[in-house]
Amino acid sequence: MPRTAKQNEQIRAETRAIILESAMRLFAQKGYATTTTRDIATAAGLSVGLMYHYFNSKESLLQAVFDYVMARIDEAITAVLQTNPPGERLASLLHAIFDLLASEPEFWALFYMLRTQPAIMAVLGDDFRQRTALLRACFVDELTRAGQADPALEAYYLYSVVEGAIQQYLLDPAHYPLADIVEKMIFQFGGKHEPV
Amino acid sequence: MPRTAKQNEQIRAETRAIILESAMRLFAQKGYATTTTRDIATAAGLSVGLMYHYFNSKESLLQAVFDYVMARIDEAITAVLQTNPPGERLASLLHAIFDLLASEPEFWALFYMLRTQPAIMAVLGDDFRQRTALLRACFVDELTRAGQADPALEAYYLYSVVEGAIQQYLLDPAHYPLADIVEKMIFQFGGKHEPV
Amino acid sequence: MPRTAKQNEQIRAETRAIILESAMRLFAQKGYATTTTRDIATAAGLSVGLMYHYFNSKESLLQAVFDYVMARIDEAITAVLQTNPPGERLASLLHAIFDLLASEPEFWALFYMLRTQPAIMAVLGDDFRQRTALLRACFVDELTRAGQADPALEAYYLYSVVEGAIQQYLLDPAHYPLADIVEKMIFQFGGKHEPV
Amino acid sequence: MPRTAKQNEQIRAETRAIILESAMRLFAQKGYATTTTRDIATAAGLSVGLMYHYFNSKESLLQAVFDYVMARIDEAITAVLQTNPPGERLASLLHAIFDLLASEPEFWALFYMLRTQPAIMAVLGDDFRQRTALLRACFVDELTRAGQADPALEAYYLYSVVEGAIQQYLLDPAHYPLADIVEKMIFQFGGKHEPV
DNA sequence: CATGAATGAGTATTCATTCAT
DNA sequence: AATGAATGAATACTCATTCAT
Repeated sequence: MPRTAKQNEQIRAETRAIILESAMRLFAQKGYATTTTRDIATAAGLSVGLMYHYFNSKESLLQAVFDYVMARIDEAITAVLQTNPPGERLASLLHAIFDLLASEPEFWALFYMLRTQPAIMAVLGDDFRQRTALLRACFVDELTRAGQADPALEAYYLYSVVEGAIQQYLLDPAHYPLADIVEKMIFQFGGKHEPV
Repeated sequence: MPRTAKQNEQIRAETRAIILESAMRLFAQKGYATTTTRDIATAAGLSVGLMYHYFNSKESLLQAVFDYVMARIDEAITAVLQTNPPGERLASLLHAIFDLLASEPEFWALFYMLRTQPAIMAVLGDDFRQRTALLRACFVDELTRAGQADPALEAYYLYSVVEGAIQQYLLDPAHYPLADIVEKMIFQFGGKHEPV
Repeated sequence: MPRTAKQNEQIRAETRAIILESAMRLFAQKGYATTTTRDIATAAGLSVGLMYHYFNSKESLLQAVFDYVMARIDEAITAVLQTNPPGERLASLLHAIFDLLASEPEFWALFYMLRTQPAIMAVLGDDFRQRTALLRACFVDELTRAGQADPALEAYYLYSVVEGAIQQYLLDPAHYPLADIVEKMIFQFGGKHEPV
Repeated sequence: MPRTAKQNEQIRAETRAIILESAMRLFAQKGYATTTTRDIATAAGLSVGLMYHYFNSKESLLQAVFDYVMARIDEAITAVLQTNPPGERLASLLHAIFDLLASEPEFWALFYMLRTQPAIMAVLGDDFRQRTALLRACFVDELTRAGQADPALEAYYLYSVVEGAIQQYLLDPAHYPLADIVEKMIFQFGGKHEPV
């Protein structure tokens, strides 16, 4: 009995997800260059050939992983945007970002790993700049509503703190005082809404 | 008649420097994994064999490049420490860091490229953490003298801003308002001298 | 539809045998160091990559060739032990050894080629000593039953003649009077059973 | 003050000897293929360039080492021939051979190492066969005088025992009963003096 | 005579990708 | 859809040999 179209669809989606997850995990753990396609197939529990049915090159797998990671991050941000009214989103945004960092550091590790690789940035550079601009735009909006004098500059500054904090945390998760830093960030940029 | 020991020394030092410079440039431009040893030799204008006369593996070349980059950064920092008395170093330190960023972005590009590669961090991780700790200790010292309530935390925060700013600048040097950000940093952390 | 496990097994066994045979032939003809992995792949009629699918290094291929050669020799000896009762095996053993020498000199050429290479003996030395001891033990047994006064010493002596004869034959197969030498050996050590 | 021609000659001869000795030692220890020219120069305590003043290729060095080893063996044999009258040389010859084996096993190790290497035999094969023939001729002569029925065959046989004994000894010097084997050889082939 | 810097062809090995089944 | 055998170009590294000094 052949599978129905729907079952096939289901299987495809699941297999695809397994491959992506494995690739993501491995890229984050060992780096893109040092991870072989065979590693990924093995980790995903299927044959090399089959993997190529789903992704027709290592590079397209990288693209997909990138999209996957980005979607995960977007999801966290979008959730905040949908549940908080403009003007009251800053703290939640930051918490969303850093909660994801604490719970799934791979996402951000991968994000920065990709972003600092020239070979990869040649392919994904514009995507990265676009994403960054988007999140910063949210910051600008919030900071404007908060009545900051130069919200564009403040947004750049805030974004820098965020990035720096993420990287510092990834470098040494055991010692970096992440929670305190996040509190300080919120106090500095969204301070008036939640007076201590 | 063979060359004198001094002549040999001279040749060795020069050739070594050329190789190092080429490797650094290429690693920063194309990434470690995508740069071949042949690329480096060609860029340095000499044979593969000779390169191995100076560095006995690609990895040891990486180490040397790392040391080279670090020495360059250290140099900039040490100069500040030597010309400014404790308590008045913060602004100069930050200027030194960001001047180097503006004049020789490769140094920092390489720094972060290496730091986000798991395969590389496996080798250089401890070095990185140590370096970071050192610079942060300078910050702590300055912030203590500036009378900050929680200098350790502030130092972590400042360090994060610095790192974030560097990376943002590298991502999009044309648009990132580096000078303004640095001013803001100095104002925020070295602010006692210029009270609001 | 993928091949069945059995089909794969079949393919693997055949390809493995072809590689082994080619490697053995080439090692015997040109020596281990002077035979390149490419030579072997070419001789076997397949790609370098595939060869590494079967043997993960030149050294492991060497090991396999060694085992292959040894198995061939063991086989000849075991056949004798199984078809002849203790006490009447000496002549047959010697004939088995020297028949193999005459029909497939590569086996013994390889055997001695490996045994005289320090680099190789570092890896296979113990195996060699063990094998030698085993065959000599057979000799001791036979010589004991033949009533020799000092069978251990005689076995050493006999073993030396055997080895020397093999090497002399390999040095100059056209002139070495192999058959006569073997007869003489048998006469000297197993003489009483087959009086001339 | 330039050196005199004689002094130069002296230096040349000494340096040459040092190189040869080092090469011989290394070839015997590590094998020809695995010994680099640099290894030899280093062991001899001089520069690569200088070594090439004395021997213009690795292969010619091999030839020289071969000649050196052979000369050493010849020397031992010639000494016997000169001090013993025909007909009484067998025991002394054998003792000379095996004394050299015990005192300087490298000579024989090298001898057999070279002889079993196809790549090397392609160059030195004829030399080897010639040498062998020469020593065997001595045996034939002695055996003839000793009244052996088939001295040619006996010589082949004896030569085989000798070779086999050398190799067995080299394989496991700690256990091989060399002295007893030699005694047995002499008894078997030089037996006329001690009639059975 | 003496040095060691310099060359570059050659070697083992890896790995993304294809394809017959 | 699924397998893993098969390919071969690419890569790090070695080493005999040359040569300017």
